[in-house]
Amino acid sequence: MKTLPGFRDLFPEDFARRRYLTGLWRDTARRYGFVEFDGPTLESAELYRKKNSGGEILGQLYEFTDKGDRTVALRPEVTPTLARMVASKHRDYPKPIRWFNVGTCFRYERQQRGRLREFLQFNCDLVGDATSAADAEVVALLIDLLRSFGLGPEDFAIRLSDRSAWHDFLTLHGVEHDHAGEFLNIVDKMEKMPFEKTEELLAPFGIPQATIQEFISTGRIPALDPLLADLEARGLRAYVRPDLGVVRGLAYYTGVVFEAFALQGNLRAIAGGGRYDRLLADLSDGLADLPAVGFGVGDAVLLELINEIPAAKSLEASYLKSEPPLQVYLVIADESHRSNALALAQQLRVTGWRVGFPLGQEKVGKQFGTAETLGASHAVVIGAEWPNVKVKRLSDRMEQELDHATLAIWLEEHGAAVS
RNA sequence: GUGGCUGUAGCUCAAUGGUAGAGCUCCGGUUUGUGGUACCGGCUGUUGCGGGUUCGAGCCCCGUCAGCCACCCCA
Repeated sequence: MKTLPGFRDLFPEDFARRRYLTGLWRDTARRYGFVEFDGPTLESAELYRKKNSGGEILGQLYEFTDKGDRTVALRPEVTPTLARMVASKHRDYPKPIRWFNVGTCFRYERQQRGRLREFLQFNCDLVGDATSAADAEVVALLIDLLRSFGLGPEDFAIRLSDRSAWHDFLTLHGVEHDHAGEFLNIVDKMEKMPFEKTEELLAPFGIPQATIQEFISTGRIPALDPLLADLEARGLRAYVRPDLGVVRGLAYYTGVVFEAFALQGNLRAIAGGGRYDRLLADLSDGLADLPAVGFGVGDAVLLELINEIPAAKSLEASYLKSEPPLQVYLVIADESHRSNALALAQQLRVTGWRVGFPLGQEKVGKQFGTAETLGASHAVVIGAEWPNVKVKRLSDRMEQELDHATLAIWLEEHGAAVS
């Protein structure tokens, strides 16, 4: 039996990496004053079908009928859930609301490197502030997040755009905004599609492709100026690049949209997000009309990226080394002292040390090897010297004999943490 | 959903159509209270699965499933 395609088993070494990821996700979000929330993994499929909430994602929905005849879906993203939760209870929270989530999402699509059917996503959303100051806060958070993994300006960049610029463009050319989504979809794919094909698709809009290309190539997005000034003040300007070509697939974005992408290799977008000022109103039938901006990062792409960037890889490695399975290993040199070893192990464990010892009689040499393998920084030999024991620092083989009763204090002072 | 490439031991990979191998990992040992190196030994396969061609298929053909890559799109 294997896992289903696009799903994965997380062995302890995989889970350690996940802990590293989620730890930094949470730390960064908290530094920006965000608090963690979560919602159901399974939702009514209707949540994703409601006007404006879907886009291309609908075709990737894990959707089925449950035993109560309800049409349900595994969440492909958490933004709709967030929107519903905020809309239903936002009066209980001061604005703006800063919430983040670390949760599993599902999308039924062809598996590929950095793209799975079940993945962990980090989501940050700021609700209740429509200014570019809020946009900047979220973009800055994303930049700091990627930096915390050891990634620098040579490794990634944030492409910034603004859908309002396109809306103005459409107004100028007399196109109704009802068709904006359709139009932006064409723009999104323009650079990859044959010229003639694009012309054909654009025909109903009456806008020549050349006009669009000219608009993009000006590179001017006045709506982004306050955001760029804000990031400049934070010293983060170097990470962002205005680019009208970024449109994003999700239908509910209304203003600024952005995506983080790797500058080397051919990884896809690392993270993506934007402003969705109408989603809450749409999902709550107007009960909560709150502007919002947010982004999502997937674990799969990030893990691949870390593997490719040496600085990021070594940062991860030092974390993993700091989290060994064991800190202290009790070497039972004389079986007649096993009960003393058990008492000592218990005492150390209660005070918080990660302690191991052989479950059966084993040669001393092998026990040291086990201590080594499991990452313990110290071995404690329990045998003929009792009530004294020998503490040995494995890194430099320094050994010291002391009364077992003082061992916990000794470890506290000398630190069993890795060197 | 479309196209291309690949599928052999837990992992990485060998094997002119002729009896399936190596390295690593893992386990045990190198005479019994001190260490990831060294040496010795041991375990594991219906060659992804199902058909077909052939005296004979890991190898050739078809199908299927899975993985990788490129589209599509996205985290």
